[in-house]
Amino acid sequence: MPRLLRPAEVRHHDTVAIARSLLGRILVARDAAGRRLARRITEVEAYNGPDDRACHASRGRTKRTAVMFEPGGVWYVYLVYGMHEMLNLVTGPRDYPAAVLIRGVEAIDGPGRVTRVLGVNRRFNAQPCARATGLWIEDDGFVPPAAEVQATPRIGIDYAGTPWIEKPWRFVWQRTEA
DNA sequence: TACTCGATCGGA
DNA sequence: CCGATCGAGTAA
Repeated sequence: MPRLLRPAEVRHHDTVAIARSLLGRILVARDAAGRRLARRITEVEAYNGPDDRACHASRGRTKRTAVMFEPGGVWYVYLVYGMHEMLNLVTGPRDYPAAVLIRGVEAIDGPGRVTRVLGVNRRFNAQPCARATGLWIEDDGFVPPAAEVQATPRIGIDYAGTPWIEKPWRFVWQRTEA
């Protein structure tokens, strides 16, 4: 029986470590018919606190970023380019604005595709990562081998400037042939 | 109230 | 390479 990801596990300051640890965990949603959609997380990015210029909340607290100041364990879902919903898990203690962007799950690369396939949109924004919400994360004990995990700079954040643009805070898990 | 542009994607 | 598509953020 897999256990749920508990909010307390993502309420410390090390967003980068949390991002890395989400690889291999199972993102679960329910479709319109109530069926379970579950896939392991394969790609994530950390957006780490008020100093990280790639983090939306580094410009301060606004209507959109307010949710990132909440205690970790809630979803941050927003729209980019007028058409793609981005799914993030808020991390850190209250008032430490940080989150992990879920960029890929098994057989689905790209944050916009992840949300489309799983039926995620802004109605999940600020909702807890919990079964009752209809969108949650499970941990069945599986951990990707370190050799299969890569760290790279984050995608699409050229505006952030140095040093943020080069931080290796994107993590990709790719299974190697058995 | 008028801009600008984005944590992207799919099709030329 | 380019267009789609829209709302947050900022300037005014």
